[in-house]
Amino acid sequence: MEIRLFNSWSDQIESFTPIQPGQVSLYVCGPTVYDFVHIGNMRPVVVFDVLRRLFEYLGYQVTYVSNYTDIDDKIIAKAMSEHRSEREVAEFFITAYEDNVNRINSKLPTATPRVTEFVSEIVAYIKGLVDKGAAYVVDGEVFFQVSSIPDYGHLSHMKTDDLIVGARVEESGKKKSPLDFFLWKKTEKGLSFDSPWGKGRPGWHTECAVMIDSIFKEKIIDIHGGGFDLKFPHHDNEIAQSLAQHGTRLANIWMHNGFINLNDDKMSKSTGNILTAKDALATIGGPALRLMLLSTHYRLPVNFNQSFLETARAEVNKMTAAIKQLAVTLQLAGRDIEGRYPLLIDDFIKALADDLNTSNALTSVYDLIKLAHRSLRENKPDYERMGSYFFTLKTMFHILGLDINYPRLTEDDRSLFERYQAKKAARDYEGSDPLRTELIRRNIL
RNA sequence: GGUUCCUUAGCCAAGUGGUAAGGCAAUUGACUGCAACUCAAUGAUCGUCGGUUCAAUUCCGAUAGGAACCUCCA
Repeated sequence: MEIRLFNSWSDQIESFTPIQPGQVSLYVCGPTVYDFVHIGNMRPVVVFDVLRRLFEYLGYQVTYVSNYTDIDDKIIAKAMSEHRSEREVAEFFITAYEDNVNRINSKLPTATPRVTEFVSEIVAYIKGLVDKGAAYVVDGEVFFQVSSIPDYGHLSHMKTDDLIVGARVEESGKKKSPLDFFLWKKTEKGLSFDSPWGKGRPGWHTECAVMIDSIFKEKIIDIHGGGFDLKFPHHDNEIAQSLAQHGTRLANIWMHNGFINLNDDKMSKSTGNILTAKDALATIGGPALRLMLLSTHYRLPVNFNQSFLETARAEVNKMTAAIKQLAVTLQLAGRDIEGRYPLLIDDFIKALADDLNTSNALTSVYDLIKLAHRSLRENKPDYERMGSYFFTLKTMFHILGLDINYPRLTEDDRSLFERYQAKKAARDYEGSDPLRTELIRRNIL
């Protein structure tokens, strides 16, 4: 199966070829853990999880790394204002974040390294950049010299001359150029680490480059992902460091997810137009929230509003009802629902393999649900076919990460259902209605 | 100023150089003891104006409106 992915590096859809056959190395920039994340942070969590599940379904072994930035100015500020250690602050918000990841039914990455665990590797990496003449030390701080990279800004189509003209950054007197960025920052308060340049902490742009360098064997990985906003400067800066260090662009494929807007506006803390992931999960629920994120192509912005939310809920109900009815019908007919049946999943996989076209993949889901309902209404049901619909649907939900369950009937459930049907057939509605209520309570009907 | 992106029925949304998938909502019908679920049917000259073409929603140009990045914001 050919997998095609849009590569921000080339601005084209490319056929994916792994560096190591049968394996995929994937890195996605993770959160800075100084506060509760908002729903926007859930988009990469869902998008790259689906990508990983697709690869795994197709038999690839996926190494998926996503970092936690557990030391930076905001964390230090938070720690000081709350009289806690930076470590406690980070720990608290990592736990909260992973709870969100679980509730939206994404798998945790195969590794979630923290910056504070990689300080010695970061120091060694920075030393290497200084030795190679790509970085310079000024007064206990180390800066990356952007001008040492001829093609700097390739990913974001930024030209250094334009950047300098439009730079809104106030020039730091220490930097040779306003575009140069911190690799090592001197800190006077809060948690700091020893280095050859004095006490300080790593710069944000350098941590991702170092983790990829340390964790993966190759000097270039298959896929690097993150939000659109990270393209510049963050990803271009990662690339610049890797070019200086190893002469590689860090990742073959660069993927960027679009943003989530709220009621047609960008989410922003200052205007209060914000929805935290934990609140969204509590009120909307994991499956509906995940479905909202999957109903639009990952590169386009998605706008959250009330009617969209209600649509997602209705669709989740529809999916739930379909798989439940299939499961119950099959079990009452004595079929094994945990077994394997033929899959009718080609169109679905093809859609996902086409740059993760989840909209079209969902269309395959709806098509199958329609077929399933038709088969449920037949007078002489073909249970083999029904089992195939069930198994396919279950597999699709698994790949999309939609946590939609179906009942496993106990003997008691079965007998209850049979009594209900018997009374109903005998038109004893007074007798059957309480049984129906109980079946509904048990989530069987 | 520089760089990207978006505009398809009330809402969400796919797609292609040859006259527009799917879902939600709505209306009608079917099924039904009632309800839920379900099934069937019904809706769009694809922002506007030009150009290329036998043919454009799809390519090119312009224009209107909207958005993002250039600020350690996914």
